[in-house]
Amino acid sequence: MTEEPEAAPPERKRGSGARMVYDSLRDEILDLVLPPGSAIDEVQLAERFGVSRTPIREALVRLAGEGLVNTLPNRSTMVSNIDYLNLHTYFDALVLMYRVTTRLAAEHHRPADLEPIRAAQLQFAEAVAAQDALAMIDTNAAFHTAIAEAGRNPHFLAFFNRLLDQGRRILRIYYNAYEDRLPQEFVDEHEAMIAAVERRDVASADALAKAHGEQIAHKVQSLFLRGGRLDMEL
Amino acid sequence: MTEEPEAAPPERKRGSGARMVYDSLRDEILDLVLPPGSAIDEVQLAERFGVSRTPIREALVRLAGEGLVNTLPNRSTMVSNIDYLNLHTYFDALVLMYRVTTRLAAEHHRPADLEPIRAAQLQFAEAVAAQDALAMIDTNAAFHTAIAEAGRNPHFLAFFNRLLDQGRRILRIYYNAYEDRLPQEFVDEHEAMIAAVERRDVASADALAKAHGEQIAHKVQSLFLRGGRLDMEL
DNA sequence: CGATTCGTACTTGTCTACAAGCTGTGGACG
DNA sequence: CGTCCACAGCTTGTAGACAAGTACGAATCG
Repeated sequence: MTEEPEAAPPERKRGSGARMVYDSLRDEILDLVLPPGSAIDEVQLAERFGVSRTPIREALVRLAGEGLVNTLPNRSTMVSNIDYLNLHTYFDALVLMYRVTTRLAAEHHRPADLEPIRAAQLQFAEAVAAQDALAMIDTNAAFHTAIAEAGRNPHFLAFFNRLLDQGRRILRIYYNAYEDRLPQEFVDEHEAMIAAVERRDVASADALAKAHGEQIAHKVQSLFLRGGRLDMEL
Repeated sequence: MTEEPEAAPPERKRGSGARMVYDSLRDEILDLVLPPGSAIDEVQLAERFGVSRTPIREALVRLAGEGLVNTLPNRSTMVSNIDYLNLHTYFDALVLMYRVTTRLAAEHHRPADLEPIRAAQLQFAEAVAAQDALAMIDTNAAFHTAIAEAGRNPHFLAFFNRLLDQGRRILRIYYNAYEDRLPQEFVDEHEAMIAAVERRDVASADALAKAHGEQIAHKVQSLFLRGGRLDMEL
């Protein structure tokens, strides 16, 4: 009774172990289930996932390559901290990628590309209507990814997706710390961006994306800056 | 006599194995010693580096994360091919990062930042004077990296460095295939960029970086496009 | 009583062994 | 003669074991 003989029949196929561990860990980090700065123990994870340490290490190496964990040599690896002091550099990059991907979508999209964009926008609107912050974060990222894919530049797409992933952590903290109401205006801005892309209005798409991104950046930054100032006053 | 007892005394320290393999493989890929599309055999590499397959695999996972190798599940991993058909997307990204990093350097640099920039520019000028294409590729990348560091945005810096790495492969092919003379004008353009950064002239820095990047892009693309057209005519 | 040094336990980095999956060849059958 | 299937060899993915390096605590010395 102390151990189940076949508690979880290893129905996972060869080659899926490392990927499964990677996906799970990545989600847990981005969803703050594993908080920034927390230590990661390979043996513990190996037991939890029912695999040996080898796939665990492979997943950790990949996560380290994406900057989601930091590995200290011969010492434990930790979930990466969020650099609140340099948040502005993050938003600089994010806004630029908002602009570039939306511009390129307006230039290069094909009519069929609009379908996934509209589908993502629909889900985003539902999340906002339901005041579901977590779903809003995900569907917003999906919406912009769909636009970036219509822009057809894989380099921008990869970089953008990395930024959006990191933003997932920041936005979770934002909505956890400060129960902001989800603004309906984001939905309208998205609609305007779709319209600009559809009529291939590059200048308008750029301007809308810039305003959209800067608005988000301003909201988040003002909160964290306030928090930072509070910390300084203690 | 069949085997040396201590052919290579393993003087490598614990934790250096994977890093050494990674650095070596990365250099060999970027220097085209391992040509694009060539298969990578883990056992063979393990013998070559005198380590087991584990550090080899770790290095390969990291390289795959950077897109330098492609791993087919349960099958061999290969050195990534260069996507000649979408080169324009690469140069779009590169030119944008030229512009952004130079802009930010003009805005945010501190006087001490100019020293490494000037040092890199000196080495670049020497490489051009010596008509050493390989050194020119490296020193050009170092020059722009120094500028990007003065811009103080780690996200742009990381993305830019990735692009410059990939460009190393493309430029090697360019100069191998087509013995172009190294243009002195690149040196002058660099000098102009340094001057614009130093006097914090953002608009001028942006324009110079844009022209500089587009000139390189045009040269390389015209060659590859010509090559592509030739292939079509066969 | 405090600081330093030694020892012990734990964690990671690497190695070796084994099993699953793919590739290619050979033979049999239509 | 062409096509399909089975087997063999090889490569990768995973497991488990071992060694090195680190951190923490205890004991000893000043």
